[in-house]
Amino acid sequence: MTEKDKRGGFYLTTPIYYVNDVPHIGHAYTTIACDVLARWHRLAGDESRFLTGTDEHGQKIQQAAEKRGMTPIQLCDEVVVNFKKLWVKLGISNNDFIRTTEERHIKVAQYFFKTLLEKDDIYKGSYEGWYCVPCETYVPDAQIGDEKLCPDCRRPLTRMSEESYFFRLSKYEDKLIEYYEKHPDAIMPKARYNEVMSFIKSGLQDLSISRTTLKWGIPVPGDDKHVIYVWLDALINYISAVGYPTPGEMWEKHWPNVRHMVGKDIIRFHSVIWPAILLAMGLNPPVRVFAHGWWTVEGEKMSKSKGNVVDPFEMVDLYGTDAFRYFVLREVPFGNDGDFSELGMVQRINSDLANDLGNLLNRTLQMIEKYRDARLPEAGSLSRANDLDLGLKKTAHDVVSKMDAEIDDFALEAALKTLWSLISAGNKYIDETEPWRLGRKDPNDRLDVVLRTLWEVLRIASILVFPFIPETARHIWQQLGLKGDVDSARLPGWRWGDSDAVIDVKKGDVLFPRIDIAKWKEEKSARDATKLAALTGSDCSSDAPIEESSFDETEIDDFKKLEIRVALIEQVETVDKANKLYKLHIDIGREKRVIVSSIREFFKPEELVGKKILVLCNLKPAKFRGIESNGMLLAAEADDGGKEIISLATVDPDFPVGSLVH
RNA sequence: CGCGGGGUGGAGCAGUCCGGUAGCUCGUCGGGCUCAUAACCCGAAGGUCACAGGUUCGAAUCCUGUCCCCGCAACCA
Repeated sequence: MTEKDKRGGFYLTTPIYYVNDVPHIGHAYTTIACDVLARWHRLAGDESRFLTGTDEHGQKIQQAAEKRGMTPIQLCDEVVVNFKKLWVKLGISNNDFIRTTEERHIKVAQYFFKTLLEKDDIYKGSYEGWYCVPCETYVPDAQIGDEKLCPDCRRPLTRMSEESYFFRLSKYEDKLIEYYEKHPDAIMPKARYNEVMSFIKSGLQDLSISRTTLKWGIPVPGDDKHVIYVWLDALINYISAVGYPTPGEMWEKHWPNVRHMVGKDIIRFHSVIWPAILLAMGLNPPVRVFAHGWWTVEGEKMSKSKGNVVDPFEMVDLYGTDAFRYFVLREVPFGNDGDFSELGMVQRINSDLANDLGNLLNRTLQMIEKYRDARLPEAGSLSRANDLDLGLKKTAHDVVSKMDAEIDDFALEAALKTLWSLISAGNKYIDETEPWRLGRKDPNDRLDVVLRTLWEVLRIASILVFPFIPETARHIWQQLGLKGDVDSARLPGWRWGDSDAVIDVKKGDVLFPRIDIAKWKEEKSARDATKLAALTGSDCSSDAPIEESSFDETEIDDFKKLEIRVALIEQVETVDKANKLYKLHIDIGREKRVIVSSIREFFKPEELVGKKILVLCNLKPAKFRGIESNGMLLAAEADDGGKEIISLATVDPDFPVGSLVH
C-alpha cells in the first residue's frame, strides 16, 4: 500500500510540558498533531509509540510551591492532572506519560551525566555573568545596558561567578553539520533546517549544564551541590521513557525511529544540544525534529494579559473533541502559523463535517434503509460495477496512498484535503447515479451496485478519518453496521468489497448537526459578556475594568513634590532603532526641553505637534537609546479589548504654557 | 539602512524557486435534484495579482525603487 513495502517503527514525542503552565491551545495543538501521526502509523501497520509528559523541575516550580506553602512535588502532583485531564478530553492515545520527577527518569539523567563526565564530554568549570540577586537569575549579556540594571526589577546586577559543569558542545559542531547534511529531512520545515544549520555553522560554545542556585532538580551524581540544568534534564525524558540504558527490546527498537514534535521556539534545544548529547553518548540523533507554528487568536497574539488565551477545555465542551481536532489540523498547513477564530471553526464544522461528511453518511444510509430495508447489498454486486463505480473505487485507492505519503511528510492538512476529495467524490457520485430514480424502478440490480459502492467509500473513509477524528470514525463504523471496532482496523488488511457478511446498517444520530450562524452569534456574544463580567468582577456598566487599588494613602506634601506643568509640543522626531519612541521638543514656559516618550504606536507626529499636554518636569533625567529625556508626559492608559489605548492629558488650547498643575 | 514573513476577486489562501490562458475553499447569485443536516451536484458573476519603473515577444512570477501590514529583536517615563 505504500512504496516502502517494509514499514518501520515509529516513535514520536511531544515536548514535555512545564507543569506550572495552564494548558492552552498550543499544548493541545502539538499533542493532537502527534496523536494523529501516531494513530496513522498504527493504522498503517507500523510499530507506533507515542510519548508525552511533563517537565517538573526548575526554579519556577520551586517558587510557586513556596508561595503556596507546599513542597515542589506536592505542587507537581496537583497540577500534572490538568494535562492528564486534557489529554483524555482530547482523545489522545499516548502509550506513556513521563514525569521528570519519576525515579525511572532521574536514574537515566544521572546515568547520562556520569557517562559523559567519564568520557570527558562534561567538565567542571566556572560560569561567570551578571546576576540579579533578588530575582535569582543570570541576565544574558544582550539584555544588559550600560547601567547594569536588571531588566525586570531595575535593581543593580552583581558580577557573579559560580562553579558549573559544562558540556563540550563545541566539539560536536562538525559532527552535527555532517549529520544534517546527510539527513536534510531531520529538521522540518525546510526554513527551520536552514536556520539551525546557519546557527551551528556560526560556531557553538560549550554549554553550562548544572546549577548551584536552586535545589529543585536532579542532583549531579557525586556532587550534590549541583543540580542538572533543567533543559538537559527535560530532553533526556525522550529516552528514559523507553527504558534506556537497560538492555532490551524497548529502547533498541524505538530509539532508532525517534521523532520529536516541537514548537518553533524550542527547535534549537532539540536540533543542536540534544543531538550533540546523543552523539556524545554514542546514540543516534533524532530521525526528525519538526517545528510547527503558532496560533494567534482572532488575529491577535495570544497572551494572558489580553485574556484571549483559548481554553481547549472550553472549546471541546462547546463544539466537541472531534470538531476541535479537525479544525486545528485542517485550518493551517502544518508548520505554518495560523489564526484561531471561533467563527472559522463553526464554518468548518458546517461545511466540511456536517455538509460533506455527515451528510454523505446520512443520505447513503437513508437510501439503504428506504430501498433495501437497511440490508446492505452483498459484495458480489460489485462485480457488475461500471466505469463510474470503478472510478470511485480507484479514487479511494489513490486517496489512501496519497494520504500516506502526505502524512509521511507531516502534511496533516494536505492529508485531510485529500481525504475530503474522496468525500466529495462520493457526494458527486450520488448525483450522477441518481439512486432515488433507480429506487423507483423495480426490480433493479443497478441500485445494489451503487449503494454498495457508496457504503465501501464510507467504510474506507471511516478508517482514514479515524486518526484525525476517532470518535466520529467510531460512529460511522457503527452506523455502517460493521462489527468490531474501527480502532483495530488496519490499512494493509483493507480491501474494497471484501466483506461477505450479511450486514444491516444502523442509521443513528446525525454526526455533526449544522450550527445556525445567526443563533451562534447571539450565543457567542452572550458568552463573551458573561466572561467579561466574570473577568472584571462586576457588571459591564463601568468603562474600565475595576482593579484592586495598589496605592497607599498619601500626603498632600508628597504630591507637592511633583512639578507638573502645561507644555507645548513644538516638534516631534522619531528615534533610530526604536519603533516605540518619539523624541519630543517641548516648551514648558521658562525653558525648552527634550523628552522621550513611548507613544509612537499611538500617534502620528502631526497629531502631536501644537498640542498642550501635562508634563512632569522635575523627574530625574534618564537616557533612552542614547537620548536624554528631561521629564515625562502624562497620559491615561487603558485596555480596549486586548488592545492598549492611551489618551494624553491635555488642557484647553489657549491655556498658558508653563502653568503649574496641582 | 537590526532579522524575518506577507500584501492575488467580499473573506481566507495556493501559484512566485524553473516567466507563457490567474486557481482553490468559503461566501454571493442562477440552475439542477429531492436520497439527505435549507444539505448535495452544475454553472455564473466578481481580480489594474500593493504601487512605480525596468528586463523580455510575453511578468503575479525576474531586476530596481516606494508604500503598507504582521511577527521577532530592540525599546517601552
